[in-house]
Amino acid sequence: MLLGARVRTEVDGNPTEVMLTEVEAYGSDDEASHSFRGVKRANRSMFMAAGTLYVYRSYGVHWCANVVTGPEGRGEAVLLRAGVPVVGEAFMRIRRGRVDHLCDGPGKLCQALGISGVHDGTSLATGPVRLIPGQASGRVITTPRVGITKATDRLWRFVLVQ
DNA sequence: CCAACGATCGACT
DNA sequence: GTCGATCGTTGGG
Repeated sequence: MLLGARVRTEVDGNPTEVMLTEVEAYGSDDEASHSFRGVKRANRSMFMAAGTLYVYRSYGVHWCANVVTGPEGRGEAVLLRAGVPVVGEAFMRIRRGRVDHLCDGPGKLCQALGISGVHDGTSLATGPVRLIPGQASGRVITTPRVGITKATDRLWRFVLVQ
């Protein structure tokens, strides 16, 4: 379970860390998934082994980060949609250029943590972006995924409340 | 080569 | 709450 886990980065020597509060799953036989039409240049790391970081550019401008969850060649990942600051909130404010709404969206979360395309394909266990297991306190609710037009019937968005 | 499409964000009413 | 900007990636000709 990724909800309640933490993502820690140290970009430009600045440690920042968030606790995950919102994620979305994307499967291999899933029309809404980037992996649905096979391996492309931009999505190749989504087909790597579980524990790999998959970073893609969204709407030409934002970065979004996923945790690869499937075995090599499968193309399954979980999109990190939102979190709350745990470490380095001051760095997040500088990177975001504002004091609020630091990581309450997939693009914002990447900007706050300093995650970009250079981190695509790196290991979440040994790379510059680390995933630290943690416990979720509170309840988890399940909803349709956001911002997609296909396979909207799949309740693969998970949100931590309270 | 060219056109269309987003797993979004921020400004605005 | 609504709406437009924005540009890399993809797929077709």
